[in-house]
Amino acid sequence: MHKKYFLPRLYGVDYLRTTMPEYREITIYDIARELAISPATVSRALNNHPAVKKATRKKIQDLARQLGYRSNTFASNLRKKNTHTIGVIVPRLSSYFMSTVIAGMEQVARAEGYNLIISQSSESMIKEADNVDTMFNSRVDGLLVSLSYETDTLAHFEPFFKKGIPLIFFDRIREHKQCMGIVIDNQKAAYDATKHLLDNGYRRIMHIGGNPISHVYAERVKGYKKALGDYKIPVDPKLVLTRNMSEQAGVDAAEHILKMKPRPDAVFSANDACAIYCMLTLKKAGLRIPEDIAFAGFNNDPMSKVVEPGLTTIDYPGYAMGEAAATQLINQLTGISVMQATNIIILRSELIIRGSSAKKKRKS
Amino acid sequence: MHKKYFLPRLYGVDYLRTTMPEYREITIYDIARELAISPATVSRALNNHPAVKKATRKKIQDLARQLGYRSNTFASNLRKKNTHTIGVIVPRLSSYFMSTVIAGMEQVARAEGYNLIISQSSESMIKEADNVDTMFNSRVDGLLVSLSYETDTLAHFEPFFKKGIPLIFFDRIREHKQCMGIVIDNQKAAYDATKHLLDNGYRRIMHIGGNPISHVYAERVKGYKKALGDYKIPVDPKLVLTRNMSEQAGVDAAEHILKMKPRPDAVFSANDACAIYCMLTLKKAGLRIPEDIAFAGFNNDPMSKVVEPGLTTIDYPGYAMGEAAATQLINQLTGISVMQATNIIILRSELIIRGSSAKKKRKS
DNA sequence: TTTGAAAATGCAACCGATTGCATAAAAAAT
DNA sequence: ATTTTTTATGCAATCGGTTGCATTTTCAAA
Repeated sequence: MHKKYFLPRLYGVDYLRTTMPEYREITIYDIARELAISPATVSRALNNHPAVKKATRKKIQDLARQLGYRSNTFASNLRKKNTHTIGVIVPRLSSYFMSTVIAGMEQVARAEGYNLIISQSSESMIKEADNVDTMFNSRVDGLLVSLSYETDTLAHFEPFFKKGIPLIFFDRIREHKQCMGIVIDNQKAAYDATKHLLDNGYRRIMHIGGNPISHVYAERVKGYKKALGDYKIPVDPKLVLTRNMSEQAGVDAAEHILKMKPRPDAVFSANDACAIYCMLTLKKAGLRIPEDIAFAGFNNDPMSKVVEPGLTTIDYPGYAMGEAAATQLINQLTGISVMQATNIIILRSELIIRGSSAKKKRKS
Repeated sequence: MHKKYFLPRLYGVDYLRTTMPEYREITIYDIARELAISPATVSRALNNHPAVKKATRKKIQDLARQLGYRSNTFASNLRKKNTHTIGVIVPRLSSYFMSTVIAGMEQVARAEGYNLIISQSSESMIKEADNVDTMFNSRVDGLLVSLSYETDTLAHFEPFFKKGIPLIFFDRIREHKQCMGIVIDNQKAAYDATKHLLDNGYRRIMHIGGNPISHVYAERVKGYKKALGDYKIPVDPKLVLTRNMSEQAGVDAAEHILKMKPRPDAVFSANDACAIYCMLTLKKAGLRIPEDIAFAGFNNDPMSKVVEPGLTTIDYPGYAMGEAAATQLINQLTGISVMQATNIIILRSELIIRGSSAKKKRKS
């Protein structure tokens, strides 16, 4: 649509392409000619079709190997109408968690002969919709999506639903009858983290969470509240902050905490970055961790292991999530598994206890 | 090559594909029929070919839009023999730096209408070769590569060189007459970091570096040595460690340091992870940073900002590197820039000074 | 040896866009 | 009004596999 033409007089001349010393690709026709058989048989042999005699098949495959034959994906896709390509849309590529997820997907996809096309929404719904569009146009066989922060509708995925192209959400999911979701049990994880703080003697626990239109954050608040409930502690709205979970948000939260009259004695943050920056800011202000205020985060980011004290957090199985998502999608594509009615896969997460939440000393 | 067949009696039945409520794609033929013109003209109009009358073109494009026409990439690629796809091979996706690089590439590629296919070599040359192969078979238009730790030959890239498919190395590069490399000036950056330590009064500076068959690490040692040279300090081989730069390597290095009789008074590590784990281990052993031993790292990993004290390091422009690599490649593909003889692009990096290298107090 | 079913192979029509060349239409020159 | 040039369009071949159906080959049963 937006090609440039600066052709002087002749049309068809391909000025833009560097001409190379003609390097003809081997096609099935070459093999067919060589063996004096039909291209159809060659095609079938190369695809291990059972209707080809073993001997013929071997002869063909051997020659193919010898000649360095490479199947032309385009011809094949054109005819078969599938691409062996999986689209991945994530809010942001440059995070430890996300890159781990993608590493897992890549692993599985490659092993199964699929390619990954990756794009990022930069947490913008507009961009997300744009990416979805591109993926649709690229005719991906399936889509793996972690929703942007802003996304509050799935309308832009309609083309996929309509066409029945498999779509799987992971991590930042939204429920939809036509697609599977892969998550950890955020509620339980948050519950565990909160309960751990409670068990260790903390009572005024603040929660810093993200926008609850996101499933992930909504569940985490729930878990937090549930744990408090189990301890018969009423939820104090002043102790529940909703922020964008950035580093800056952590700093801001710290400043907010410093101004509170009865300060919380612990903070459970819905991610590590926010927890860490909050913690460090408070530390700088003279508070001791965990004596004055304990901390728990979420994600097990590499950072959480190197701050002092180490941050208690939830280990979030990124690699496994990527593997699971890709595996499920490929199973759907190959018909091994068909979509069930409600289909959410929950991965095991784990509470990692570090110094930031050590048992509270007496008092309280 | 490895498809499964469990067909009972009939061959051609497509058991594997979920049948959907027939959703015919619009093709140029549909448009042509509708407007009673030839498909050739439609094709040209959609590509903004100048030989189509403005009015006709508009009519065609409008109808295309209205019908929701989507160009079939496979047909197009099959005919045109190019894919608008860029292959990316990296040692490891799950690092902050690498994901940042890829974010940069993705940005540029998408804007220019290219797709990215990404794969990881897991630092293994075998896997790298395997990935190169897959990329070749996928007929990527070009390749962006950061070499694995093990890679000591470029033989597996031969098919690309032979066929004249543009190949650009970034970060972990090796020189080759046929391809461009994009790096930071590792030597200068290392020089700057070392000089900074020297300027601040440190004299027995240890260097922890990676395998010097890698350009990156070789340059960093050079910079380190050069800075010492400028200060007329002889290089003490006992102070130059070669490790695999993992977290564990940092811990090991720390244990090594603790056993040394005249201990170094500063460490310049070729990456942050190693520096940080070394630093923390020493800290645990009772050494004070930077009073007893100062530190400088390399990469400006998010971790370096949250350890205490903050780690002095080199800011490594991942995003910019990704953008640059993708831009260069696309320019080569579109013929805007042709490969020069020797072509290395050097990106600006920056020394970030934090607490781990504060000026040495008197003495020495 | 004949016959019939099963197993292999071939034929030819796709898939949808691109493009060299020929031709038709429009504009300019004579 | 006629010829020449320029500009638009169409024709038809091509890209390389895939696959329904027809045809041939093989091989065991009669």
